[in-house]
Amino acid sequence: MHHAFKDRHTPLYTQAAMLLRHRITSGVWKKGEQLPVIEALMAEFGVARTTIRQALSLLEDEGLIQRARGRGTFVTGAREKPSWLTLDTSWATFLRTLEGNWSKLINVHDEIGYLDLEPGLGKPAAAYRVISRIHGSGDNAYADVCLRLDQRCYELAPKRFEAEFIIPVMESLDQITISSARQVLTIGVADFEVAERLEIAVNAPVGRLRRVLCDEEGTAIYIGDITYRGDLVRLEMNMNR
Amino acid sequence: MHHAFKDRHTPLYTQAAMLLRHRITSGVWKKGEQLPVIEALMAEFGVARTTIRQALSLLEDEGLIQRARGRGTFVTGAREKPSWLTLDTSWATFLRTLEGNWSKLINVHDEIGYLDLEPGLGKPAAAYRVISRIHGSGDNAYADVCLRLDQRCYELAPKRFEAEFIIPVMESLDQITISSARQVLTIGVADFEVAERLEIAVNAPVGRLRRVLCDEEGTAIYIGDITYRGDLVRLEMNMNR
DNA sequence: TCTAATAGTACCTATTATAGGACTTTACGG
DNA sequence: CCGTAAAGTCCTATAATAGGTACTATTAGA
Repeated sequence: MHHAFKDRHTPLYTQAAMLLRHRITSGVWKKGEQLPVIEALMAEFGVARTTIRQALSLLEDEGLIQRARGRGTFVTGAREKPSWLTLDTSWATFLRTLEGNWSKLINVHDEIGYLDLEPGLGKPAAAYRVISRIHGSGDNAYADVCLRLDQRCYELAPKRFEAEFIIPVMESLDQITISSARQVLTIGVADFEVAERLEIAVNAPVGRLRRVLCDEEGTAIYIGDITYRGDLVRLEMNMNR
Repeated sequence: MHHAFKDRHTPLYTQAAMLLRHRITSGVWKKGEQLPVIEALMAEFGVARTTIRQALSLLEDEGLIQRARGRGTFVTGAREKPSWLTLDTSWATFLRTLEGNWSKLINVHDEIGYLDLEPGLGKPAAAYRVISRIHGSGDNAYADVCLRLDQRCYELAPKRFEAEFIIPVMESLDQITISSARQVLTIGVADFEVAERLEIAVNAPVGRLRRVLCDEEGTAIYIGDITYRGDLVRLEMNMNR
């Protein structure tokens, strides 16, 4: 039994597949190269033929390998990943990356007395308009969005705020001044609701971004909670020295 | 029974435990709070009592919850995580957030002919010094780092580069000019190697940051590949409008 | 054609995971 | 003490996992 297979709550064949996958994706075995024969893997991992074959079957289903009776098992390469959707986090380019994307409204309601805002990010407004949406690009939903827009801002252009991307609209309105913009990213997994909305697996890795825009008085006029699909989205950051 | 867990190669109870664990560690359920009763979880997750109880048993073994017959199941936080480690991605504050953290050298070697650099991020240098490290804060390793430092820079202060955080050293050397700094963040899961180094579960969600620092000629004098623990680290970004 | 290499198949046994249902035990408040 | 809330236990049945053994089929090279 290979020392790495220590998780008693995951099947051996799943763990073996993980280790084999890692060796392929990390470059230990190159494309076109033959994997060790089943007998060798059995010996190395200390598991039965069944276990190795099940692991290899998983990898073949993913397109990482191809098995050939009489010849061996060969690395075919990682399945081609769809190209990343890159979202920039600098203000100027961020607005530009929204162009060409679509947005679908899920739900809108009012909220009074929202207090769940971390000190240092801003102070809550008296009332918010809560807008739930999905953002997408092409065929894919890439983000689940729940945002709070200060009711006073919302009332300046309600129809636009429900039909367009929020921040460009805010930018276009003279009565709204965005004085600071901060974001905090955490990394977690998709719960049931997000999984369904973004059409990903429960427990799939996601990025969670809280974005807070404040006016001159330090009032949070926009609080966005955005969940990005880890398999589709990458974030680009300029360090601006 | 219809349930939402899609991974056919991981037991349901393991997947359920993963989701429950995430809800606790991400703050959905606070310390002292009662979890929904078993019947409610059965209904929400679409699984049997046995499956829920097995998932809860895992979490109890980890000290995350305590189960009490007749009363309910409560978040104990006995294995409470240190509060979020916040890393800022703006240059000035980024350097400051490194203070107080520790670094452990894993491996150092030379590399010639590195080409795996995406156009737009910079052009590769002729030779790099590859430094593998773990970064930590207090008792916890929070990042697995594999960085490439242009050999010419490395030779300016080899002992310092192997003992200290790289970027502050680069900043302190007059002969090195950092002209641009870009970062790209993706979200994925920990593979075998990272899991072992950071002492997290294989497949735990992680953030992967590629950071590229270029000199005036556009040569990538530093290429850092940093894997952050999703359960410990959050990244703060200023939008700099 | 033959041999060696290698994966695939078949069959069996044993254990674990999963699921459903019913009943028991414990805790707490009135 | 009683009723309600909630976890714990037990039983049955099916499916999944894992290991072991032996034989078959395919491929490539001499």
